[in-house]
Amino acid sequence: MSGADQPEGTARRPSRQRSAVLALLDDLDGFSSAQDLHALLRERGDAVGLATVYRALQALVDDGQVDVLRGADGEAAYRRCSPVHHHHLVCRSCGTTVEVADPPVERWARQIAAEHGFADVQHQVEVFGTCRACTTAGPVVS
Amino acid sequence: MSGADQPEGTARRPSRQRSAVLALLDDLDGFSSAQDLHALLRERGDAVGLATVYRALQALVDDGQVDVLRGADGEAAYRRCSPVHHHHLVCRSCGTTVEVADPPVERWARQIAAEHGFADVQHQVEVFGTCRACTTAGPVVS
DNA sequence: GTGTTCATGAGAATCATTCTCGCATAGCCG
DNA sequence: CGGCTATGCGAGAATGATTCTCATGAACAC
Ligand SMILES: [Mn+2]
Ligand SMILES: [Mn+2]
Ligand SMILES: [Zn+2]
Ligand SMILES: [Zn+2]
Repeated sequence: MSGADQPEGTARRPSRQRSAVLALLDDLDGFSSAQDLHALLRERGDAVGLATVYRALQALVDDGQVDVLRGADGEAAYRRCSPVHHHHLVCRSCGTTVEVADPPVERWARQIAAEHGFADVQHQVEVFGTCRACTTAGPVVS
Repeated sequence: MSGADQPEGTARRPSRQRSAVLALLDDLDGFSSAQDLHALLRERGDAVGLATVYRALQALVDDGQVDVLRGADGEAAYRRCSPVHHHHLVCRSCGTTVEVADPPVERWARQIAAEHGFADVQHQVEVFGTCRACTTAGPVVS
């Protein structure tokens, strides 16, 4: 219901590159930009072309194995995530992310849409804050 | 709590350009990109430089008179909106927007954040769907 | 094996947004 | 009313993430 998935009857051909991107995301905790992932892969040794990193990420997002978030600066950030619908609680300071289930919001979104006659509903919910660790460590000096 | 506001003791000098941008947004219904707004102003006769459109929009967002949304393509979309906290119900097909109040989500976000020890919470909620008019008119042919 | 199809990668192209910098203008003071 | 200065403006250049192009290589079907 989100991505364009893969056209019926076609298979996605496996590749070292796509596996490498997914494996890297498995080792990472927070969200990372495509550019960062590309740089990390290069450091790691198994290099992947930048264009391919983008293609792999798009494929993974379409397959629901990775989800994407748009930062305030418009740069896309990717993160490996569980395939069931959920939302994120993100630390504004260190990027730590918690996946949260959301029955109430789910219900609320459906209801508000129905009240206004909207069909085929999707919603996008992200909660930002400062995690306990960062709060303790003290605010960033500017 | 969102924008960087205006540094204490400084005043924002009024200008024809900023007024024009705001006035245009008043006449529009859905969300519009900076580029679109720039083109519309040009057609309208009272032209404004593109860079200035961006500056004006930033200022208006900081002042809370306009809010901004990032589309899936990363392009920022702006819309005049009421100054009280609210969320949007957006038609995926025609762009029509409804502002919705959200006591339940508000509570839910605060609670979920508290449960995980997050402080200084913000949230970002958008609901997308197909409005009644567009559902009736039939889906877009692709 | 052999021909077909899909994936890759280097670099060019796109394109929204931001920056630069010379100029216009508003607000201020005497 | 003239100067003085901080601020806004605009045209074009610069930036930078993402996408496109196209030639090459790997996977698949038979
Ligand atoms: Mn997730
Ligand atoms: Mn609004
Ligand atoms: Zn943190
Ligand atoms: Zn509609």
